[in-house]
Amino acid sequence: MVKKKPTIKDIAQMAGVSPTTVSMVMNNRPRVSDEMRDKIMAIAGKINYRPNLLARSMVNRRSFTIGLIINDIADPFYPELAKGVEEKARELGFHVILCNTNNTHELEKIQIEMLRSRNVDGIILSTVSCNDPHIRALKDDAVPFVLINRTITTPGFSEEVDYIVLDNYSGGYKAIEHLHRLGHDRIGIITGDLNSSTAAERTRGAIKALDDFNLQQDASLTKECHYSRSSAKKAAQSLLNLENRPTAIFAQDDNMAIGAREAIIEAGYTVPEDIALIGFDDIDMASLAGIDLTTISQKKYEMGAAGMEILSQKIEKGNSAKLSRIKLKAELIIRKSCGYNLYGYKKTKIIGGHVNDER
Amino acid sequence: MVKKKPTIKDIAQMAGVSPTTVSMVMNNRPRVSDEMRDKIMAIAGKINYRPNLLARSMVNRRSFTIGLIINDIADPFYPELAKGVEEKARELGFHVILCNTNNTHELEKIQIEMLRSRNVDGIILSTVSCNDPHIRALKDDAVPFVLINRTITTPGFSEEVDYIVLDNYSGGYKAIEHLHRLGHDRIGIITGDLNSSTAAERTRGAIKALDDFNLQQDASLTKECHYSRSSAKKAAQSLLNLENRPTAIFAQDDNMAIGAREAIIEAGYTVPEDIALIGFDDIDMASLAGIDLTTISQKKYEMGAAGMEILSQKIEKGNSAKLSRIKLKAELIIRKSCGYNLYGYKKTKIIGGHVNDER
DNA sequence: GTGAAAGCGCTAACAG
DNA sequence: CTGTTAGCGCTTTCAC
Repeated sequence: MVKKKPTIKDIAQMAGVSPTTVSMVMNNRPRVSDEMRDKIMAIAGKINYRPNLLARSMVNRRSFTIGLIINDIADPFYPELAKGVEEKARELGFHVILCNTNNTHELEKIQIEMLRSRNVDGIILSTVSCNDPHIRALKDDAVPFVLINRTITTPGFSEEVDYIVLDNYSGGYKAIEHLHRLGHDRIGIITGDLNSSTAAERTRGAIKALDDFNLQQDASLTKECHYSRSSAKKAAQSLLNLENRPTAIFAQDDNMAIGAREAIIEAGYTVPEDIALIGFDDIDMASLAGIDLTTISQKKYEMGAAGMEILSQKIEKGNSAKLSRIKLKAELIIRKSCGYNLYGYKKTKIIGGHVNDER
Repeated sequence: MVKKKPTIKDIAQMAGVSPTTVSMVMNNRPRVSDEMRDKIMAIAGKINYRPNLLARSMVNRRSFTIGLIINDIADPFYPELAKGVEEKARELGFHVILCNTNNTHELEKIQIEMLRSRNVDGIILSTVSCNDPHIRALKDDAVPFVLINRTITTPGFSEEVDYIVLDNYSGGYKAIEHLHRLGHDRIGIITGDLNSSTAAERTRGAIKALDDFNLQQDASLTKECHYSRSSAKKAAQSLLNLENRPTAIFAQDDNMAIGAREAIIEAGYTVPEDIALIGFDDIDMASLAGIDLTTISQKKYEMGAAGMEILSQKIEKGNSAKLSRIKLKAELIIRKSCGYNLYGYKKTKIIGGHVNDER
């Protein structure tokens, strides 16, 4: 019943030629007569031949598969990035194996090992931490890879790896700058996982801005937290319970900002009247009417697609490919959650919106 | 520089044994002396041996890879489902290749072909349409597969395929029933792609409810649409422009409801005071304060995980696995977008919420 | 307990 | 233009 899949050999036999000839036809090589080519293609079509890519991979040492390793596909930041990777991959003839790490080094290690065992041609990786211990082996063993979204900062090594990330430092700076321009001087900060490069950089940028604008911060205003809605919510709650609570909160990603927003609303405050709120990433949700989250933009799809493009270069050219160290520009997206929705910081009443500019 | 990856042969040589023995050790077969086993494992560890899964797949005819084919990973319905698949797959020892179809049969076909060429052990598929032409070949060729979220309805064939979906019919019914209980008798319906089983069933359920409650509908109230925010927005706009506009709208997924909501707000109306709005799927966004979308729930993660479990059974047992035809229960989630947030339909004022029950 | 040989399906020399 | 041979890395009889 379960008839064996037809192989190149079967076709060869039916066509009265050698497997080699069939192989050449299947790979569109020249040196085959047109009649032969047609005959073989006809047979292949008739018996519904499908080349065995595994076998091909074995001899070619190319699997046309890449691995995409991210924290969590259900985190609203990643789906678009994954889509960018997938679509570009398809365009370039690759398939992508999706791997979650749940933000743990252990799982990341397992995933990398498995992908390598599967002979993927390369790996796109959003690192768990900025001192990720598993990257070095990739480099040493000449496995093509590119870091995406999150990179590493290991001194002496981070300069040698390909990456494409946002300019998180300036993003963090801009977030605080915006709040400062609106007159805030007690700004709560809820950080992402500080061992990730994104949160570390966003925080660094934020602190620089705080310094530049002479906003001395007491430590209680910065809550070390994680990239999750629930933990951000808790952090926001403790910020709200401070004796001298902040008038604005910078949550280091939009998902966390949503969590902070929940805390604010549940505490009976309103955004932005009582508390201004700024996020990061510009995920889909941020732009919904009623959410209107001011944030720092990220081109997630483009990042994914570009990452795949770079990886493809690495795969093709091996070591001779030039290093790609790309920092995408971070842009402030002004909506209503900080009390303004106009560019240029001109004070205006918003019809039907929540605006409070009488500070 | 790029030293070849060590193989079983290398180990054999170093240990002074045959490749067979090494293979047996690697596969935890008995009949090998403990000393030999230890020696081989030690060498493998030292030279950092990693089995070549491609080679293994070739001889075993098992790749421990499955394909997941969905419309679009960036559609907010899918990430959680994908996560369910991925995590269960990992638990069972599989890797998953992620494929988008962008809701086109052409791409779906290409993806299926590629996956089969790659010798995946099975496929989890959210069909493009309920008469999907590419399923039959899978069945005929005994490729293990399970339909997820969307199934097929082809008479005489649909009974023979495994699937796990929501009970969309009763979901559609409940949506209308809810609106009816709240007193609405002019209900706009914005459908998903009607060639998909989900939209077809939701619509069928909705129509049945309309009938049951003697709500005669004129055709202009039903807008045939697509599962996209933008098209739903347009559909909602035309609904709002109707001479006798509906007092409630049933959008067949939450993402579309968000689109409809935009249209409603931009037209200067409010939800639910002017227009009640009900969605479907219970995506993350639906529960945000300020959105508060009443909807029909779907356990997306569980659906993905269960789908993977079923597929694994099919893979293990082949044809002897019993057919799984699972319909998950659809539950109404009452929030504020229809004017109530209390269970039991008791009229109550909601503090701080938008409620209008003086109809 | 261990090894020799064959083969999974395909492609890459090299011949002719 | 086409065929022969060898081999990718692994597992699987079947001997010993």
